Amino acid sequence: MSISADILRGHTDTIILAQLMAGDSYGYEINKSISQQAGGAYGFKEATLYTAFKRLEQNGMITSYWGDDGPGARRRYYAITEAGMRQLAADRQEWSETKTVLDALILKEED
Amino acid sequence: MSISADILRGHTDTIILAQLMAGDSYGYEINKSISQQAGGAYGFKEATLYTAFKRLEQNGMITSYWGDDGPGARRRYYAITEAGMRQLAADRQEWSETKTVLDALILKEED
DNA sequence: TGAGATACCTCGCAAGACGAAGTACATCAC
DNA sequence: GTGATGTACTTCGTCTTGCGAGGTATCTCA
Repeated sequence: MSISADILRGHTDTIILAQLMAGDSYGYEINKSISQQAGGAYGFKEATLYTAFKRLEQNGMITSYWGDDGPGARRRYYAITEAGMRQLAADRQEWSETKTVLDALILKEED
Repeated sequence: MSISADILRGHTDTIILAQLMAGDSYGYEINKSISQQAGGAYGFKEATLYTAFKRLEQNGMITSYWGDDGPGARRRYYAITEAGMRQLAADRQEWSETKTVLDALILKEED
């Protein structure tokens, strides 16, 4: 069972920021981590993921650097910034409010 | 405090269907009702609302008819269909799952 | 040597939200 | 009687986001 794209729209950046709070990471790993935490119910498409990284970096929410270490293909690591942390805090607050409002509107009296 | 547009994206149709479960209604009234239930935290913009009605009607989720009664401008009433009710049930289910998944991803450990 | 996993990137389209602008009718204050 | 205000609906065009499709490069293992 997967969740439709439009429902997740707008949460993409928040989810990535939340992942980066656990420490620097790179695209592929972040995505695997998300899928795992979502119980396989959800995962970003690559295009979505890299579009989001670009957007977040342009907005100063994250910074990136090339990791030279590991085996396999080169990895671009991302780190959350101060601004990113502030944004995440705000997003979490908004998510809580959204839940309250949508529960009232969608589940109302559950006919 | 208002909720950003993209967060609500994809819930528009569901919210309207949920409102129509309480009985036939028309655009302006539905919107006022939604704002009220959301504690003023949220309301559709008119363009969003009418775009949604059109989409829902095209998809067979609702039907519409002109009401001739009341004073003031003419009103187009909407009624939810059988298909609309089934859709609403599915949407409600999806919303519950979405909450679980997003709580795990966004609120994770709440650093 | 070639299949498969890891890893990243870009282009262009589709869908949804909505700002802006417009139409029409009723009521109420002045 | 006229102008403001509220009710009520509609359409157009723009912006943002998600993502399908396609592409590149490296490493491992059979």
